Amino acid sequence: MGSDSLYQAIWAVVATVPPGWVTTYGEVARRLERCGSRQVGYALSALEAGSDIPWHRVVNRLGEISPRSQGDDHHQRERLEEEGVLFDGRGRIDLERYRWELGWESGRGERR
DNA sequence: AGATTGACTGCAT
DNA sequence: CATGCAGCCAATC
Repeated sequence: MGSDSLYQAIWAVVATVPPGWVTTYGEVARRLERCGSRQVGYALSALEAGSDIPWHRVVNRLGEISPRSQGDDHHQRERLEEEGVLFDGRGRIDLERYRWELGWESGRGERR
C-alpha cells in the first residue's frame, strides 16, 4: 500500500464512510498516520468533480463544513441532508450522532 | 533548497 | 462555546 499515492490512501478511507454518516479530517489522518489533517483536505481538494469519492461526508472536527475557496460548502450541506444528516441552527452536524469511527466496517448500520 | 499555502486540530484565553 | 495562536505535513512556487 505504501507505494500508492497518499491521495489514493485517503480516498480509500473516505470511501469506507457509509451514507448518512460523516467523519472528520483528523480521524482520517490519524487512521492513515503518516500525514496531518491538512493533507486529507488537500487530497480532497485535488479530487476532481464527479469523482466516486464521497468527499462531502468529510467535515472538520466541529462537525461543520470547512470553508473552502470555491464556496461549494452550501452544495455539500445539501448533499448530506439528502442522505439524512441533520444540521443544527448554526449549520453544524451532531458528531456525537453521525460520526463514523473508522474501522467499524460496514454492515452494522446501527446506532442511529 | 527554502518559503508559502492549505477543505485541519489542539490548547489557551 | 467563540476566538486566537501554534503545531503539522505534503504539495507548490
